[in-house]
Amino acid sequence: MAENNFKQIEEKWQKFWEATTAKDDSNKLKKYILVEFPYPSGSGLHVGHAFSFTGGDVYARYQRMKGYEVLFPMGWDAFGLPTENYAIKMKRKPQEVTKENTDMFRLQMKRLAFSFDWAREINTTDPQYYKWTQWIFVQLFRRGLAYKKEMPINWCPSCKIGLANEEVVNGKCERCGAGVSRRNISQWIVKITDYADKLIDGLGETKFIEKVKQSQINWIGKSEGAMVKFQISNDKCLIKELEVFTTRPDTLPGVTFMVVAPEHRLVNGLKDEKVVEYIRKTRSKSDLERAELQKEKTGVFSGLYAINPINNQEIPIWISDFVLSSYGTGAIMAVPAHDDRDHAFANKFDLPIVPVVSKDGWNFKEKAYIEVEKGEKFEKMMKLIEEKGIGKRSTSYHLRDWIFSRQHYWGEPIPMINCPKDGWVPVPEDQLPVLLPEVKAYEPTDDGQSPLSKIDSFVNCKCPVCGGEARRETDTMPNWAGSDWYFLSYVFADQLPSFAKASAGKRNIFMENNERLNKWMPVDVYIGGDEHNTLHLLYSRFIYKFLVDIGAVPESISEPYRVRMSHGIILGSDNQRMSKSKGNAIVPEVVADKYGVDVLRMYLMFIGPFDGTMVWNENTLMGVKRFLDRVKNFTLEQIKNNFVSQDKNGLVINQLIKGVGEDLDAFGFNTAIAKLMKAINDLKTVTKEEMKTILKLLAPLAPYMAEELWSSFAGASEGYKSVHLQSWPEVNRKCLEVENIKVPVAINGKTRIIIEVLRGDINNREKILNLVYSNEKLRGYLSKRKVIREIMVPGKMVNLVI
RNA sequence: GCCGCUGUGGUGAAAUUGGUAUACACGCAAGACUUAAAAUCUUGUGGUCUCAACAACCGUGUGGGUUCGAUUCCCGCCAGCGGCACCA
Repeated sequence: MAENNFKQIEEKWQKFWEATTAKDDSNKLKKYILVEFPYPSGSGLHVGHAFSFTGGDVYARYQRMKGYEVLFPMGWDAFGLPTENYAIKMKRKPQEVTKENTDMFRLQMKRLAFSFDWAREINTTDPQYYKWTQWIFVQLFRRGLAYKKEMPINWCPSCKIGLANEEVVNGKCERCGAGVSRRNISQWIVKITDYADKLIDGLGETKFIEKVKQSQINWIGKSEGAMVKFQISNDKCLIKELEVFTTRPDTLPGVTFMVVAPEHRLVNGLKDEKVVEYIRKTRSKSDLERAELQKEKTGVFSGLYAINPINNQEIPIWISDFVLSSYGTGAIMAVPAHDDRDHAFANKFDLPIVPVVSKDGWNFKEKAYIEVEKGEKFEKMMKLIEEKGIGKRSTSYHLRDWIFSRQHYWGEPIPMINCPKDGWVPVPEDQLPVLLPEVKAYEPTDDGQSPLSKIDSFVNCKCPVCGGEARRETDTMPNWAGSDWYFLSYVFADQLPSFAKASAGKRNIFMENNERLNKWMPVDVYIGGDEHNTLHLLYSRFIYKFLVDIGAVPESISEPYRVRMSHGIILGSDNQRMSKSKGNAIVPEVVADKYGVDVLRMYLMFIGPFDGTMVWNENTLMGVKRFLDRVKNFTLEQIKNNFVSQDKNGLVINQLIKGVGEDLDAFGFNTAIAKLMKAINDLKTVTKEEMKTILKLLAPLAPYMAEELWSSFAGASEGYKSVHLQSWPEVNRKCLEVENIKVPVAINGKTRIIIEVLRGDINNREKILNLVYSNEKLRGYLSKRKVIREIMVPGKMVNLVI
């Protein structure tokens, strides 16, 4: 191998290697290893992709060598704004752009030797695929989990388009930077809140790390409390009672006023000029403005009063935007003595503060007294409330229902039809998919409607129920829709074409593949970024659980992912997030051109712990390059010497097999590489079998070099068997047993000397202590002091207390 | 404010059912090879003291605690990172 011919070598083996595909009928134990599929952007594979995919690939190759039938698939999450925007700008079809991008990604991935199962490649923008994304939506609708509702959305007045929450950055439009306001638009909503408890409980069945579990639990934000009814004392008011949610019913005696959100229905019909003005102002405020003004409370007295049901006192009802219309009932009972926000409000508007409990010397004018423990008092009051019939136990969640409508072109059309007679009717399953029509312009319209609304041939249709004239829904689905079930699609990707035909439309691809789903699900390891720990993970778990509930996927597997692995991020050499505009981005292709794919892969794995935040450093990369060069030279030297070895390497080699295996099992790629480096530093000569072992251990990490070196001595010309098809080496336990065991001897816990003890003597206390006390050096320490205690951990250490 | 995480050499980092702290790599220094440089190889490299070696002492953010023994466990504090946040 000459210095710069790694490219030929890479091409040679790429051609030689057979495509790896998981066999459904294999007798081996399965392992489903999933990496989050990428959005195929126009700029190609970036370092973040290369990093996480390499980790997945090393792990997948390792598991294959260990004898598992490994499913390691790849696909494209290709719907989305960047492609749409690019298409608008360049006046091209998003379909074509997507095709180009995915072709580029696939090529780059193949070059980086990612052993993806290309026979199972999927693409969310493929009608064969999104037919089932739409099918799932229809099932949600049929079971009452999807409904249309007028909801305030983020509105960009400059782009004249509705934005998803994730498209709003710091209250500003992601595209143009204009401030985002609110606007009411009728939208499809999915009732994910119905699954809140299931989504919390299901976490118990997974092996997600605490961080992920906690963030999901926090996101769902379950709190236990009570709904309490307050009678309104003004007889002219149309509404007779005001219901509030509270987690602290025990503070009910301290309620001195109430507050409702400006959107609360109570305020309808209020005529007072100041009230009308306040409502007008706050309703037009954006979330950003509301958040910015968060320190200073604003509000207005409604003129209405309520009766505190526990002590019959009359208390005023205020209106303020610090109360959210979207949580609880949109109204609160205010306990200024024991809640910071209520306290601030009371101080600002000079409302009374009445303590329920107190602490010696507490100044209630200055600060609310928050009692963390509620336990007994809570239960006592709860009982009283229920007896008096003024309220009941209740649970509230931070999780909101999922706004499922987007007014964009490049997404899955929502398969619904609006009939003047029958209302909203789903497109029958055998007529799916609703194809995305080809249009001339993808620009959003002035009124915030999807560009699809301008295509009459798409919009006008017949009602599936009555056959009359009807209009098709023109909103498309959010980006999350396609990724909600993609992990299932890989299992039966080969079936997508045959299920695409309308004639097959009555059949359900999930149910007909239950056997295969049973074999492959759940995903054993799901590798992805922390940014998807809440939304994507929650949405896809929800959809999966829904599919279980409707009997589409086997109920024996209740959670889709067993283990979630976070991959870290790689910062530019300036310690900043890589980005093209900052000029600090590293392009994997360029690095591969310069140093070769193996160096790139190994460097990415060596740079730090797999879930860490790392900084790109070309110097460290040179260390990896040197190592691979050393491996090459070492191997060639051993071949030249005909593998004549006088050295006894049994211990080193077997420790290496054990160590590398344990590290790879735990995604400890950096330490696995360190162990390989140490072995190559320590070993002088090896036998042929030992050399083979080393190359097998190296194969998942540096597939090209391992193969090239393997082929240079290990293979016959005919019937050559790739190093990647070899079995992972077994540890020979006997070789790990050493004759002399090194035992550190410490005085008062500080190591002073190391003695060597025969294996058979590790439990022989007398003999070891003899060894210790006869040690010349130790005598010096002990000459003037008295040992009062001797502690011996067999084979581990000896500690003398003086 | 709440939740989660992290803190170890000049740098990236190892080591946690409590048992030799700093593996591996970078960088640096010295040497070999070379006319020279690059590359490569060898050796050294936590701090203090010392010409140097030996020895000694100190040392895993910080202050305590438990223990024969703590980077690891417990309590308090400090700093940083990530997420959520007027959620009643």
